[in-house]
Amino acid sequence: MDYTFNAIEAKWRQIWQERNTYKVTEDLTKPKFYVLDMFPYPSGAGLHVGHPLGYIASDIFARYKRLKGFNVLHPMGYDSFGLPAEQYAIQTGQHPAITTKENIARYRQQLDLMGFSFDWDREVRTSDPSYYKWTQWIFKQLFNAYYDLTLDKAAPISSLIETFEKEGNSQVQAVHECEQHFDAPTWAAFAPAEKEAVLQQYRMAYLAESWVNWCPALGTVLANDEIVNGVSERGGHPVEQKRMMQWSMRIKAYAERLLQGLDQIDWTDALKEQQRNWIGKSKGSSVHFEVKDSALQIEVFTTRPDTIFGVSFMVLAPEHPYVDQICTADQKVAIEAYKQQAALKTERDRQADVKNITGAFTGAYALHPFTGQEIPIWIGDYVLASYGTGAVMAVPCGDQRDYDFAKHFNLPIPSIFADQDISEAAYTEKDAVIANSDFLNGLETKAAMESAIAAIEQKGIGQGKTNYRLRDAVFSRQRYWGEPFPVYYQDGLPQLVDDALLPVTLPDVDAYLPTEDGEPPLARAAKEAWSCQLGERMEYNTMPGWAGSSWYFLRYMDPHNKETFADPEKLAYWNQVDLYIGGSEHATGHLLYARFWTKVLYDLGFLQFDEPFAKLINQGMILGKSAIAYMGPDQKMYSLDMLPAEKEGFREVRILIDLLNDDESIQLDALKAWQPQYAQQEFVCNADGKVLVKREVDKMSKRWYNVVTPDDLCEKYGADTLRMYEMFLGPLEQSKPWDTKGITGVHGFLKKYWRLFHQNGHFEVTDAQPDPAALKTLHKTIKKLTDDLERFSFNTGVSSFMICVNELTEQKCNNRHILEQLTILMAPYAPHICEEIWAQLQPLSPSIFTAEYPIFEPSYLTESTFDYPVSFNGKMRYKATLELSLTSDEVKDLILAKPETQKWLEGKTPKKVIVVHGKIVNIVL
RNA sequence: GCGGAUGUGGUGAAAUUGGUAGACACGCCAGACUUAGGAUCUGGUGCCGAGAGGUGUGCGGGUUCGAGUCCCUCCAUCCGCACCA
Repeated sequence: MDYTFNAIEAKWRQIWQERNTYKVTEDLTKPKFYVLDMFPYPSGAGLHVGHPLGYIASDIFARYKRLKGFNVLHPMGYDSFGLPAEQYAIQTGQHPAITTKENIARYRQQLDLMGFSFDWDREVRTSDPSYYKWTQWIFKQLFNAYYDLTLDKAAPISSLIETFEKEGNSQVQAVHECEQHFDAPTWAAFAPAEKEAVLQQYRMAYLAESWVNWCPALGTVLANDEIVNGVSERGGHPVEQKRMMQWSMRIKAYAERLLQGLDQIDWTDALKEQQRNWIGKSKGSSVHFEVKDSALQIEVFTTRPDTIFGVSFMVLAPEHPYVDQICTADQKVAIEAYKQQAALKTERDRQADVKNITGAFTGAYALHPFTGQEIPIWIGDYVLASYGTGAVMAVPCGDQRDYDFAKHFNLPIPSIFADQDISEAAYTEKDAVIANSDFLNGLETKAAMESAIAAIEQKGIGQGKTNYRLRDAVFSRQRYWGEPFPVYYQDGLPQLVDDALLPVTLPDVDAYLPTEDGEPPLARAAKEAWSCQLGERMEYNTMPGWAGSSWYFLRYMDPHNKETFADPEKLAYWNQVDLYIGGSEHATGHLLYARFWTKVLYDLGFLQFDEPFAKLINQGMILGKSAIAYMGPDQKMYSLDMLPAEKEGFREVRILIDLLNDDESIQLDALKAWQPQYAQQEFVCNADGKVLVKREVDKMSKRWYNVVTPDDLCEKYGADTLRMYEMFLGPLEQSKPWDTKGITGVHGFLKKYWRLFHQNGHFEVTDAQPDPAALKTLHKTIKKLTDDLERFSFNTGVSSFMICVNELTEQKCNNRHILEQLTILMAPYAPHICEEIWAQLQPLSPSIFTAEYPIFEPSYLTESTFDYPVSFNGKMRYKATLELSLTSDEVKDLILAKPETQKWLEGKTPKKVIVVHGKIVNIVL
C-alpha cells in the first residue's frame, strides 16, 4: 500500500473541519496555554514558503501542549488595514475592503493546506467594524487618561480635572507638557477651549502640533519605523520634516516601565537590547546657564556633569527658540544664513554629513555657573532640537564631537583630566582622574559625577535627571484604509463619540486620495456616508497600522463579545501569551506599542497582567535563490561557463526560477514562452548544449522571480513533508536560503515510517510484547523529542524521528505499542499521516489529539556496560567496553592492562590517568 | 562609532553541564534490483596519506588532564541604532 499523501491530507482536512477538532473553550479543569503567531497582512501575492515557517513551529508546539493535557488557545487572524490595498484602490478604484476580502480568502486557502490547528471561530480582522469598534473604544480610554507620577500609572483624566477644580495644577505630579501654572479659580474661569488646551497636554492620546515625517508622494505622515534610509519603506518616496496638528500617544510616560518590564519577560537578548536602545535611557544632570546681559537661562542636559569645568563653549540647535533672542546685531546675518542653510537640509542629509563641521557664533555669552567665566554660545546642526533640551554644554576635552567643533572654529580646549593626552583627540573613557576642576579635583568619574550633581542641586541650577530617547508616537495618518477616530469637533475642540454610537464606520469616498486643499481622504466623504455625523465635522485622519495590532491578542480571547473588548473572566483565564512567534522586524514597532497599550489597559484596571508576551521567539527569514542569466552585447543569452573574461557590455537578468532544471540550466523552450521579450531569444550554450545560470541569495519576492509557494510543494510532496522539511532546515531563529533539494530526504522518511505499518501490502501490527531494543529506541526518542520541544529545537526533533524510524526498520519492528507511541510523538509535526495511522490503530478514537502524550521511562535505557573512549593526551585512540558497576580505580587498572594501552604508551609511564565514570578515560603521557 | 548575532565537511546542519567533533539529511562515489526511473535497497564519503598515521570547528594566544564549548586579541559576514550631549 502506497503512501497516498494527497488523498490522506485532503481527507483529514475535511474531517477536522467537520468535527471542529480545534475549537477551544475556557476549561477551568485544565491548565491553559496560549500560543500566538504574529498575524499576517494579507497581501495580494499570497504566501510563500517563508511565511509558514513560524506558523509551523507554533502549530507543532500548540499540538504538543494539547497532547500534554493543556487547554491550548491557538488563533489566527489578519492585520488587514494597510497601505497596499489602499494603493491598489487608488490605481483601480476598487474598494480596499474588496481587495482585502479576496486576499484573505486566498491566505485562508493556503493556510488550510498546511494543516494548522487554528481555532478559526476566533479569527479577527482589524478592518472589520466589529473589531475596530473596540480599537476606537481603547482610543477613548487613552484620551480619557493621563499619567499620574505619584501613583506611577495611568489614571482617569476626570480625577485630574477634580484636582484642577480643587487646587489648580501646581501640586500635580504628572507627565505633561503644560508650561502654565494656575490655581482653582483661574481654572474655573478658563473658557472650555482653554481648559481643553490644557487637558490635551496631559492626555495619554492627545492632539498637538508636532514635527512629523511628511511624505508628499503618499500624502501622509509616516512613523520613524516606516522610513528606511530617509525614504518611505513602501514606494521609496522622499520624506520631509513638517510641523502639523497630529494625534499622538504619550508613550514617553511609560519609558521607564517599558525598560524595567524587559527583565520580567523571556525574550532574546538581541531583541531586548534593541528595545533598550530604542528607549535610550541616559542618566545625567540638567544644568542652567545664565546668559550674560539677559534674563534668559539656557538649560542643557549632560551625561557627564563631572566634566562641567571643562566647558569652553555652548552649542544650541539651529531651531532652538532662544537663538533669535540672544543673537547680537553684528552676528544676525551669519546666524540667519546658517539657520536657513540648516533648514534646507533634510534630516537625512544632516545625518549623512557627519564629517562636515558647520556652525555659527551668536555673539552672546553664557556664564559658567561655578567659575563665572564667559562662554561663547554657538549654534550648530550636530545638536538636535528634538533630543534633550536642544542645547549642549560643550566639553571638547571629553567629547569627540565637541572636540572637532572646537578645533574647526579655533575654540579653547581646556584639559580637566590628570595625565591624559588630548592633543590629538578627546578622552572619552570614564576612568580618568579629574583635575583643574576646583572641588572635583582628584576624584574619579563616578565620585565626581555624584559630587557635581550634589553641587548643581545645592546651587539650585539644575538637578540629577534621566533622559530617554523614546519619543511620543504620532498616531494619525492621512489615509483612507485605517480605523476612523471616534472623534468629532465642536467649536474647534475634539470631542469623543459616545460609546453607543461606536463603531464609527469607515465612510465611502469617491476617491482614495487627499482633497485638493490637502485634507485627508475622509474629508471627501458625504455627510450621509458617515455612520454618525456630529459637531462641525468628524475627524478626517485615520489611525496608523499599529493601532489594530496593539491589542489583537486580547480579542482572540473573546472575539465575538458585543458588550466589551473581551470578557474580564476570559481575559483572566487566558492571561498572557505564553509563546509568541514572529519576525524580529517588529522589535521597535509593534512589540513596543503592544506592550504600551497592555500597560495602559492594566493601569486602568481592564487587565490583570502588564506584559502581553511572556516568551517570544523570532523566526529567521527564509531567503530566495534568484536565477541570474547573462545577456551579451549581441543580445544573446550566455551560459555561465561561456562568459568571456571581459564582461564589458554584459548585463544580468533575473529569470523565473521555475524555468530551471535541477542542474541549474535553463529550460529554453519554457523561457521563450515565459515572457514575450524572450520569444526569439538566441543562446550561447556550453559544450553540453546547456545554458547555465548563476544563483544568488535575495529576499524572497515576486520582483526577483525567486518565490517558492507552499501550494506546489504540498501538491508534490504533501503538507506533512513540507512541515517537517521547513523544521529540518535548521534552527528556527536562523535565516537561511530556501533550497528544495533536501525535501526528498524528509519525504523518504515519511514513506519509511509508513512502511513500518505496511510491510505486506496491507496495514499490519502485532500485539506482542515489545522487545527491549524497540523499547529502548522508543524511550530514547521520547526523551529527546520532549527535551528538544521544550527548548524549541525543532530541527533536531526531526532528526530524532529519522533515527527512531531507521532503528525500528532495522529491528523489523511492527509492534503496536511501540508504533502507537511513536505516532503520538510525531503527530504535532506530521498531523495528517499520524491521524491516518491512528485511525487504523484506534478506530474508536475521534482524533489522535485526544491521545495521551507518551511518558518517558528511564529504566528502558539503563545499561550495564559502557564503551569507554580511551584517550591519550586528550586524543581518542580506542574504545573499551567495561561494566558500569566498576569503580573508577578498577576501570583505571583494567584500562592500563589493555594491550591497546600498552601500544599507545610506547613504553612510557603515564604521568596521570583521569577516569570520569561513565564518560571517558584520559591518559596523560 | 555603539549594541546584538553568527563563523564547524562539497551543502543544510548536530554536539543541551568543558569529556568520542561532523549525528540526521542533501549531494557525490561504488554496487544490487529493474524494460525504465526523479522508485527501492546495500556499502562508502572531513582533509592529507598507498598505509601506519597525521591533521581538523574564522585567525592568533591563554586556562585545563581534556576546549567547537570558558577567557583575551584580531578578522569576516549579517541585523539593529546612529551627530542622543
